Amino acid sequence: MSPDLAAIGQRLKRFRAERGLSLDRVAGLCGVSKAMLGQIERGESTPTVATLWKIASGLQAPLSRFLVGESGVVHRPTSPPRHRDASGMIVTPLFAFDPVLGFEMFAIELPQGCLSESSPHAPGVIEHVVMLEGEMELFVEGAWQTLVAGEVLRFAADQPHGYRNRGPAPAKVHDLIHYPFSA
Amino acid sequence: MSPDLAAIGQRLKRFRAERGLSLDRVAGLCGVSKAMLGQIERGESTPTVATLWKIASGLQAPLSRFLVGESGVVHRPTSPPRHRDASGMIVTPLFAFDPVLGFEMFAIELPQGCLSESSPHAPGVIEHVVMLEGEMELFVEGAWQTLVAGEVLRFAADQPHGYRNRGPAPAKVHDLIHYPFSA
DNA sequence: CCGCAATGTGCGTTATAACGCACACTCAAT
DNA sequence: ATTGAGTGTGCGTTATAACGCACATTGCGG
Repeated sequence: MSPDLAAIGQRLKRFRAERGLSLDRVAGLCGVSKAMLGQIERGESTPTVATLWKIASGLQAPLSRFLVGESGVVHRPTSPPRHRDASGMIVTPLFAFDPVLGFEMFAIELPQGCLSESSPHAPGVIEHVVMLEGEMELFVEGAWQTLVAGEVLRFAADQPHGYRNRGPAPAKVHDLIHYPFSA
Repeated sequence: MSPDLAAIGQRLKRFRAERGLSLDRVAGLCGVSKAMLGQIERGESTPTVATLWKIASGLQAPLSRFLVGESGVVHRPTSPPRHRDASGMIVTPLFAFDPVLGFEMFAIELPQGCLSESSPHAPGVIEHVVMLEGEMELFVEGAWQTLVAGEVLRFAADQPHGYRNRGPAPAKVHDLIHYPFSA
């Protein structure tokens, strides 16, 4: 979950290298001292948003260019915690929450007979469920809906909702939780 | 173009007010002193990316919530829905692109021997691959990486990348494509 | 009216982001 | 060799981000 702040320097360095710019040149373009730019690239300093903004706008690049986390690294979520809650639901994080992207993603397995009630999330939160294996019922907006493998469902999660599996086999789903820009 | 930095504080203040949180409470949630939070809200200080990250992460909110307004969320990058392309890759849309959410999601199946090269997307686009069945190799940042079922990979898609399946069985993956805000 | 707990702000201190400048260190061309 | 322009890094100083604590204010129950 830790944002790997050194990576923003690496991305800046790479960005600069790709278009053959010197630190001096970049300093002139964006109004940040070349010593500072050097320190940022080496991870010896984490910039303020003000200076990062000067850098991004001076280089005419989106901010996300330097902020995005864990690019190009294969992640193996099996070793990190497969968490099991009281209802027996097994939750495995696939992509941890990233403030830049605004969502997180889990793999969820519901054993037979499992029932999991979920209290409302923050306003505007939207869940996306992708059914992978088995069969599941989802309580949303006052009604139970049945999903089978291959089906998907998007729903507002800022209200009471729940999952249950009354089928004969364990159910596997992916759950993507999106946290909104505006409430 | 350059949104005033004072707006960061205003958005934070509004965010906090909307869910009735005190400075003290937020300080406990995200590990930033309440004095600092107060100064940021009043525009007396512009945070470093490290602290802004702590704030956003602690509040389970995307960074863009504090960095940009809700403006400029226009993106229509999807090609017309096709099911099977030249390489034999079978693409099934799961969630269509939504400007509010900023992403779309596909289920992709690669038959044995399938090779699909992808030209760079727009700057800042990020792909998230979740391996479901079989085995796949992904070309990213100049190298091929192997993924097996259960593994995930996040990478910057604004550069050349590609998929291939040299395994004995068809490969199934989910692909989530995230389109960033443009600065 | 009186605690009293909670909230936000002011203040002194520390940590560090950011600057300007000078110091190696390359390569080219003299 | 020897300049010289262009590169990145180290250093001392200044500006300010960030902290911890104490203070003033509000709101509420006794």
